[in-house]
Amino acid sequence: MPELPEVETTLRGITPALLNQRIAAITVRNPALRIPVGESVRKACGRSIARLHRRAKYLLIDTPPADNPSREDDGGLMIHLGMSGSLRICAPDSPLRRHDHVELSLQNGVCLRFNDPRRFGIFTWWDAPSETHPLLRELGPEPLGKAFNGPYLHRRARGLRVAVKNFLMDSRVVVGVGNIYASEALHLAGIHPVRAAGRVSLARYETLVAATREVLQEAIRQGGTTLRDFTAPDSQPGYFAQELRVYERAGEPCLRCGAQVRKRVIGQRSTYFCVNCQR
DNA sequence: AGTGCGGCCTGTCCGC
DNA sequence: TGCGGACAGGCCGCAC
Repeated sequence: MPELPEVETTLRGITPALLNQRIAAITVRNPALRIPVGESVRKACGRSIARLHRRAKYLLIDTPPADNPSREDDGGLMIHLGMSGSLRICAPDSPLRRHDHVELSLQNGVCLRFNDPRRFGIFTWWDAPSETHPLLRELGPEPLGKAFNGPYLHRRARGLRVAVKNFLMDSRVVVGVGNIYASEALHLAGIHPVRAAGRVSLARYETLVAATREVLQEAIRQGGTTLRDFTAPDSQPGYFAQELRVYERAGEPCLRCGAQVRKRVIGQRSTYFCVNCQR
């Protein structure tokens, strides 16, 4: 399901309800996730939530120990929504849903539930600062940060023959760009998704960086993209699907030139593009 | 080292 | 109405 805008929407949705609240209990109803939910998540019990933030598509809930609240990163919960995960804020007595895996009960009575039908998500505890976690250590820059720029992409792409779309979706290169937004950004930038990453000029990488930022920021503004089942923590859908230029629009006219949008599988993922506008 | 692919899961939809 | 197969927004780990 979720790419960066959906994770960001989720973060913004849960933050007001969780910030500075004490965690009273954690209930694991089904530990079967990409990483099995272990007993260690209980370490968060009794601690207060000092900060909620995001790195790539990981949601990080910092719960510093009560005896030393200034050490914000000393332990916290790490959540990844995988393909089908979602978080929702609800009352403790609200009915459980199929595939509710973990539940966080706060002292103020609010409840956070993690639901994930396909179980590709993660809900885990990490003792050390989150950036030292093996899954976060090797990640590339944030797409909305300064380190993601034309010269950087151009340099990283040197000599690579992989399709530029796969390159853009490689989390060691840049994080947060998934299958929807890769197609969208490449269309906006006028770059053919199959073009070898090493054969894209610096100028066009500058354009691609701007396009990626624009697409992601607009999607965040619209509350993410709801194609099938994404909802924010308040159960509201995202509205960016209305703005999609090529994704899932095979056969329909390109909004720029009117040619038919094509669909093609690249790296086992459906890819949408306009052969006329993208070279 | 870069590249491509299988696999993890369930739910939904489509064609027969 | 049932059934098999394809497909779905992520990402790791492995073989070449």
